[in-house]
Amino acid sequence: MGLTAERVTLVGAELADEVGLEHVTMSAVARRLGVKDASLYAHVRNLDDLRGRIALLAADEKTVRIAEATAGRAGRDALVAYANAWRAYAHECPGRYTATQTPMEIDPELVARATGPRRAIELTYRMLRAYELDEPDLTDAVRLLRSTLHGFVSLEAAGGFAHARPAEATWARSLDALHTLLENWPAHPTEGDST
Amino acid sequence: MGLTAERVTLVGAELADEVGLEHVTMSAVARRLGVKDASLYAHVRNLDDLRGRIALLAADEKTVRIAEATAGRAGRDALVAYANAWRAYAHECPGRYTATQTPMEIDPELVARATGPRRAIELTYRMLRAYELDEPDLTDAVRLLRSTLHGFVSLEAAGGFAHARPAEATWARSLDALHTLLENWPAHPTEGDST
DNA sequence: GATATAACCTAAGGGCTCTAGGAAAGGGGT
DNA sequence: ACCCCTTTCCTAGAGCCCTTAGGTTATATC
Repeated sequence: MGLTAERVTLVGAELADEVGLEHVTMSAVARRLGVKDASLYAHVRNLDDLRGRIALLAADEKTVRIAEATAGRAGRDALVAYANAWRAYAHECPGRYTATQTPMEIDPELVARATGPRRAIELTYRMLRAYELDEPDLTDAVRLLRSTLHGFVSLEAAGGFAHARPAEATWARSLDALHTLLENWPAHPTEGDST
Repeated sequence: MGLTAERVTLVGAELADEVGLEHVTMSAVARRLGVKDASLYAHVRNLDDLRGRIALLAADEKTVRIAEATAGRAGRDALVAYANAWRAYAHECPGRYTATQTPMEIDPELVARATGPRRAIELTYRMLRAYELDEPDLTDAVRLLRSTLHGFVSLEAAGGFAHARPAEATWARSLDALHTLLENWPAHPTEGDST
């Protein structure tokens, strides 16, 4: 009793973490809510809409986690806290996390109301301020950081790392590497062709 | 006429590039082959099996591309060629690429016959040999490299980079950064807590 | 020529998405 | 007290997809 878009989204998110985002289905969500499939369409436009809402919810949650983790920290400390919060979220909420990363068109009106993605970007730029990079280096650094973190957890989730060496160890080394890289950011792009 | 598992897989791969891996469906593949859905089951166990075969095909193709691109190169040249071949494959064959990255259980017998994944690893280790890293640093470097490349193209595909600065420029800088990072690989892991 | 095998078919069950239209319950105004 | 309206959920049903079972035809084998 008392369905709302939020409740539907939340159940969808839980389901995504349990069985994978691709198995989040209208029927399954309805089943879990003790309701018929058709009833969901009063609160959510369709399956894609639901997935978009899950993505936005996840983006918000992830941003909050990172914000809490980095609060009051700076420099290397902040970087490590940022990265660990990112990875922890991906581990705890795999379905939600992949939702944030799945390319899809989300209702622009919903996006406008969501604060997560915007805040995430500000947060990242602020966190990197300690490294004193100027544009466009700052943007490049933000992108490289996001690429590395996302790539790592994504490969990890896909089972891309053989068991030989614990992923944990590689993670620590990677953060080290990222930190020293940010501190010694190559001053000028070598004008070599990279095409 | 003359369906084979290979032909089904190939059509599936084409379809994946055109409409996205998640829209590769038995019906769609059958339609494109001018055949009834049920006929495919003589050559492919089921939809998951088909997707697994696409993934293996893609892994092979990507490995070949990278091998060709890096042949006869070393050091920075090899790194740039490797990375560009990786990214080019992801751009040209987005559906196949995401297949390589989708976590799924593939028929072990098929995996055993696929040379792509194995070769890819050898290739990467060989390519990084110029940087003269010892284990376990070498493994960490391989993982970091793969993380960064995959993360970048993945974010790029998901529309994660706003249009402000061309992704191309960030890519070039990132390769620079990766190169200098590999040349000055931090000697010893700082024993800081990263948990 | 008889038989086995491979390649493809029709038929059918069951799950999922989504639309259309209906019943029941609560609130507001008169 | 009554009416109406809105909300919330329902049933019914069309359409697509996955998958199995069992039949048909053509080709290869003996």
